[in-house]
Amino acid sequence: MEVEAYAGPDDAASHARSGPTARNGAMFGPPGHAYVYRVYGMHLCLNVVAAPAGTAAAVLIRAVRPLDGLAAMREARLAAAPPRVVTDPARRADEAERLARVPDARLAAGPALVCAAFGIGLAADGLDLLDRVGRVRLDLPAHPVAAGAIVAGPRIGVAYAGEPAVSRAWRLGIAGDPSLSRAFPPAEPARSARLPR
DNA sequence: AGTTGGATGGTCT
DNA sequence: GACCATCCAACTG
Repeated sequence: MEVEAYAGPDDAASHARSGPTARNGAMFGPPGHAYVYRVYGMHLCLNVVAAPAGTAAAVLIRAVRPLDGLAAMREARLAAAPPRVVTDPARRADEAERLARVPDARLAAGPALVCAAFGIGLAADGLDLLDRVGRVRLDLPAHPVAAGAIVAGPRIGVAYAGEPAVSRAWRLGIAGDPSLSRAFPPAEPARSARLPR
């Protein structure tokens, strides 16, 4: 599991930085609802709105460790491939073969892969994730994650936002999780450890 | 192990 | 018209 926090107008890396628009509207809606957006013209990302309606904050779901429904996830990944791949039988077969080699733990190891593996589309934008009978929903974990098992680091892909947004350690993950989108940078070494001998 | 470039199109300046 | 909260294959070393 891996997430990133995005705030409101005071966070230059946040989609909410310039106020509400057609795209980010859900971010200004009620908490616990989904904010789904398209990036790079082809991928989708899922957020959980995390601030009262009228204000903006959200948590980007960057990676998930698959526990069940692995076959359904592989099917959803294939269905989420670009149209020309899904349509063309040869390319589709190639993609299915490639997906068969993807380890279970890597099926949702990235923000766009989360949407692909769970079959989440733009239709999910604004949905109430706390609705117990919703098609996409959040549940409480079977075992809570110990605070000591959580690692933090800078957010990915927000260099354009400049400081202080770039350096905020608002990317959180479970240490040692095989499903992280990528490794966390090593913790800053203690000052004494960097002194010359 | 790390870097580079292509795919691809909505969104905002 | 430039810019992306990305992913993957193809390179370099």
